[in-house]
Amino acid sequence: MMNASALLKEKGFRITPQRLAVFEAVLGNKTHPSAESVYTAVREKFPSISLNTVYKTLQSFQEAGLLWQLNIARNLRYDGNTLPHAHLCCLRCGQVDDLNGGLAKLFTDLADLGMTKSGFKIDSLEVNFYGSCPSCSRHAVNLGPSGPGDNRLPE
Amino acid sequence: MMNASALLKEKGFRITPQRLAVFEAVLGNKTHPSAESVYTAVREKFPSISLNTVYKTLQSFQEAGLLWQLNIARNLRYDGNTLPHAHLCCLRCGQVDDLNGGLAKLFTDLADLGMTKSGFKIDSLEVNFYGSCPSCSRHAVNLGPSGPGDNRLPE
DNA sequence: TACTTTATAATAATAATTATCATATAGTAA
DNA sequence: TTACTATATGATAATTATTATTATAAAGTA
Ligand SMILES: [Mn+2]
Ligand SMILES: [Mn+2]
Ligand SMILES: [Zn+2]
Ligand SMILES: [Zn+2]
Repeated sequence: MMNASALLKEKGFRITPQRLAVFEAVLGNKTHPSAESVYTAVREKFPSISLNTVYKTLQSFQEAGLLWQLNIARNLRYDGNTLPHAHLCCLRCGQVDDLNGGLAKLFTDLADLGMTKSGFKIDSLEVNFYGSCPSCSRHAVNLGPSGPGDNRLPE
Repeated sequence: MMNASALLKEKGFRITPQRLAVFEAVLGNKTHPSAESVYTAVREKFPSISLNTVYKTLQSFQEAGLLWQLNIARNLRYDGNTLPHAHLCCLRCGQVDDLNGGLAKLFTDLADLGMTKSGFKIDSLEVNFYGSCPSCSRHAVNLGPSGPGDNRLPE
């Protein structure tokens, strides 16, 4: 992982401990945390940070292209991996994983189709799979009735 | 379009004017309306309906597989087309269009990849493109800075 | 028609996110 | 170092979409 301070400075940010902590909390793992999760994680080291600051920091990082803001089941999650890739979102435990491998061409094909078929100018593309992760599949918890496009995450 | 009453009855619903109106409002067009839009549309003919009823009706239709609940830029939109297809979501005017043609295979490929690569059991799959529709592209309104995964819809 | 069940509407509650604004801090230059 | 100015932060309130509660109304049935 790259030097956070240098990267932030390069993007025109002032270097604050809050920003460094949030940066670390998102870029330092692959869990696609929500703002609330980042807040919880950061408070371990920096108990006085406010949730508002977490939200604003994440948003400014997003605008600077440092991270990807994901819309998963109506909540925002954050991803340090800004390369196009799809997500596997478990509706039972809430975990979000990257779907790696062989997708680059699919994304290109999708983007090409989207562009050429319609004249639509694509800024970003999100591909989310909803279902059950291997671990949750085994336990077979019942989530109740579901239909097409049911993207409910557990409480 | 099929007979609404018969279809609802088949799914075990009691036939009420509210349900027929909501059914009509969603299945009768391709605008991917939000609950609020459905509410507005339905009140033309049925002024006493409540927003709560619209929400509950849409949710029960979704659970019955009659429609697809889309997560677009953190809001729920509803789609009478339950076949897998992608969406072009304009961040300037808020319009959501289907991306038709040639996508069936892509979806199959995606689903296969998602399944076999990881053991993840897929219940549903959402593909959303965010950007500017042809009409908005021409007007070139500035939305401010944006980066990867910026899915903000206009106010 | 009378009866039972389910749906509706009014209302309140919830939860995630964003706005406001006074204070604190980072960067910078004397 | 210090003083200065712009920006960031934290406390708090506001907003917005969605869901919960519950008394009343309407649908289905016989
Ligand atoms: Mn990811
Ligand atoms: Mn559609
Ligand atoms: Zn799981
Ligand atoms: Zn548009």
